[in-house]
This record gives sequence, structure tokens and C-alpha cells, in this order.
Amino acid sequence: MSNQKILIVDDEPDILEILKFNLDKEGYTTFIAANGEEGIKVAEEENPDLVVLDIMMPRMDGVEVCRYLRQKEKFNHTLIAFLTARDEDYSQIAALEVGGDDYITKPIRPRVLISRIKALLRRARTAEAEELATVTLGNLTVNKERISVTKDGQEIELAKKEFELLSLLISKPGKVFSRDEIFNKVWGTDVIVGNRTIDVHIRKLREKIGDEYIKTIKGIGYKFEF
Amino acid sequence: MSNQKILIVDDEPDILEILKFNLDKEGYTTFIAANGEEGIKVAEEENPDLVVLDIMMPRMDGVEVCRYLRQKEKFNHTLIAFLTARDEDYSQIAALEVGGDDYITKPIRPRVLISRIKALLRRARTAEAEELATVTLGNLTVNKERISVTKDGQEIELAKKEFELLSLLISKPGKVFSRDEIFNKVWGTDVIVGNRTIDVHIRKLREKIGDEYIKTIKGIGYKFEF
DNA sequence: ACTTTGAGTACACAAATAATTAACTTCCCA
DNA sequence: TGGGAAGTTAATTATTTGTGTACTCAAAGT
Repeated sequence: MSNQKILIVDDEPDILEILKFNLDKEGYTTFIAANGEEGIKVAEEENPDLVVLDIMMPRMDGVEVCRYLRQKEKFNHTLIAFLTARDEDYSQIAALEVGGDDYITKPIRPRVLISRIKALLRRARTAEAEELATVTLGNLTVNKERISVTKDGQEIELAKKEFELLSLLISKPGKVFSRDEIFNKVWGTDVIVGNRTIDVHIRKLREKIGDEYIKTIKGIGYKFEF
Repeated sequence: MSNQKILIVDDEPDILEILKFNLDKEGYTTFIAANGEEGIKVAEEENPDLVVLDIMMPRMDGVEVCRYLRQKEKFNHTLIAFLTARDEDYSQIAALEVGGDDYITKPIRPRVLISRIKALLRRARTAEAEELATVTLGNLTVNKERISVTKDGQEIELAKKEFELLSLLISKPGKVFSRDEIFNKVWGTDVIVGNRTIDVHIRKLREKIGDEYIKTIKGIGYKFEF
């Protein structure tokens, strides 16, 4: 999962060079741009995972570039880090207001920069992995990795069968699962249980997450509905 | 881990002599060079841990030397400190841009210089190794290199298996690790142990670090939660 | 070489919690 | 309105985990 793309935008060639050199060496694919407009152009083309923006640039400064990028759907998950001279209080505030993920003060120490960048990307990567293991329907969130269900931010504890049952139903919201189907998927074909068993589990689920989600289709089965 | 090598590059023989004298006395192995080219030559030969570079030197100045060194893979982890006359603002900026780790203003006070250098070397030694090997969650800190766990600053001694188990769980806080997963990751696939073994280790861990961190997900496994 | 110590594991039983069943009741809808 | 399907509840059973104790083995200390 390496080979992540980083775009650096700065008007000082020296800095561009140093950063690119260091980041390339760390195994990242690095792009550079000497001003805001060019930065946006490259970003559009390359879809970097991280954009490092100098705040102070002639014509179009970093904050503006950031604002532009943040506006676009496709840069929603792009990380943005600002480079700012120490004590430029205003810049830092503006930078964070406009949706920056980090700011790094100049003078730059390559070593520090690298570790900051690594941390940023690492955090983003785990956050993303989490997102993938997660299904959200309305105010209910099911996380298969944590084996947990959250309702309005409140964690709800479910027993194993309850969780499996809910996972099944929520995997295709709106679809009606017949009792047989539920038996096969949750209990497996070789276990035989009484026919009230499902009901009891459904009831426990409803007790915990609320009655409004699981709907009974009489004579057929159940469906999850938001 | 003492006996670190320091290279000093300066065109003033007096300074070289004073610095070498002081650094030798501190137990460092000190090399000297009177100009940029020589500095590079010695650096290539001796692979010093720290290079102290005078910025103002005839022919090849400190910044150029630094740039050259930084370009080379083998000097990646070499610390570079600049010597600069006070108020040479430009130099300081260029120096740090080019990848310097510190700059020290002249006139030099040996005592101050030594402590700066010590601090630099200490930071480099610890920061780099430690930073990557350390995970902190709430008031628990796990250091994979030192195989130690700290709770509220108090070190807790863990046996190897206990430590491995904790490391695994803490590597993805919140994620539930199934018993199988734990067996595979901690014990390996080729060892077969009784099925109460995990429990016993979990209990010992909880005994040592407190019950509030490791949560049982019945029927599935365990997770670390802060 | 002999003891001591402690990690790691196994085992047996207790405790906790989950799953299932049984016995009802209630709810739809023909 | 009557009968089957689903809901409810408590009781029962099954499963899983926790815990004390004991054994083995290897490392450390003497």
C-alpha cells in the first residue's frame, strides 16, 4: 500500500528540490509545482494523497489553493499540509479554517517533515481502512472490524448471533430475507434449531437498536429498512 | 553507544583546535577539516554521526557541503550543524533549508556548543529509534524496542508472550482479534496449544495493566480499547 | 552440578453469558 | 372470526470464558 503520491507546491525552487529529494528517497512518488495555479493543475492530473502547500506564495497563496481543492468532491480525502513561517499566527489559523490537516513551520527540518508526513499518511490510511469495514444507514453504523454497532454515536453491545443477523439484514437494506435464507446464512445448513429461534433473536435486536429498523414481512421473512 | 564521531569543518585553525579539544575531552572522536573539499573527503572516510560546518568558508561554503552530503544516501542519518555569525539571517535560512539540523551562532562558547551537540546527538539517537517503536494509548505506552510497557509513567514488566499479545491488540485499537487470529499472530501456525492458553495470558495481562483495557467479545475474541 | 525461579502451558471446575426451547399470547388477514 | 404466523417471556441448555492449581522446562544464580 505504499507508493503514495505527494504534491509539493512552493515558490522557492530550493525547498521544492530538498523536499522532493527527501520524499522520493522515502519511497513516495513526488510531484512539484512552483505556484498555486500549477499546483492545482498537477493535483487535478495526479490526484495526490497529500498536498504540501506553502502559505506564502505570490499571486495565489496556499490558503486559496486549499480552498479551491476542498471545494471539489474528488479532493475530499486528500490530505493537505501547510508550510508556514514560524509566528505567522494568522496563516496558521486561516490554514486550519480552510481545511488543512497539518501545518509545518519553517525553517524546515527534513527529518521532522518526513516523520510528520509519515504520521499523516499513516493516520489517513487507518482511517480509510476503518471506513471500508463500516456500513452506515441513517443513524446506525455497523463496523465489522470492531464488531460493534453505533446508534447516534452510542455504542450498542450485541451478542454474536445478533451481530451476524444484523449484518446480514443490513448488507442489503430493503431486501426481504426469508426465514430459510436467514437460517442458511447465519446458522448454516447443518444446524437445526427450532423455528422460534429467529424470532427471539429479532426481538433482542429490536430491543437493543429500536423497533423502527427491522420490519416483518408476514409469511415471508424480515427486512432492514431505514 | 558512546564514542560517536564528530567532524568539524572550519577555515579558522583556532576554532578547529578549540572545538576538537573540548569535544575530545567529552569522549567524542573528533575529526577536523580546514575547508569544504577536505570536509567531504573526511566525511566519506569516517562516516561521522555529526558534522559541524562553518557556513562562511572560501571556495566551498558550508551550505554547499551540506547539500552535497544530503544528496548521498549514506549521510541520510548524519546530523549537520552549522556555525554562523550572529545576524547572518540569510545563512541561517539557507542552512536549514538545505537540511541542517541545528545552527550555532558565533562567537562560540565551548560550554554552550557542547551541550547543544550533546542534545542533538541524544535527540537523534532516541527520537529516531524510539518514535517509530512506540505506541501510546491513553495512559499506556508500549515500546516495542525496549519491550516495555509504561502506565502513568510507571514501568510494568511483562513476560514475552504477554508483551506480544498486548502489542498485537494495541496495534489496532478497537479492532476485535479473533482467537484464531491471535493464535496465528502470537503463537504461529505450527504450534498447537490448549485452548485455554490465550485466556490465561489475557488474565495475566489484565492483572498487570488493569482490567479496563482489554475487552472480551464473547464468541469472537478480544479487543484493546481505551 | 544443584537449586531456584518464573514463563508457558494444561487441566479441571466455576462463573458468566449467549442461544435455544417451550409455552403462551397476540396479531394479521382470508 | 379462526387459524397460522409472529411476538413475548421465562426457563433451560449450551457455549465460552475466567481462574486456581499444578506440571514442565529452560534460564539464571550459587
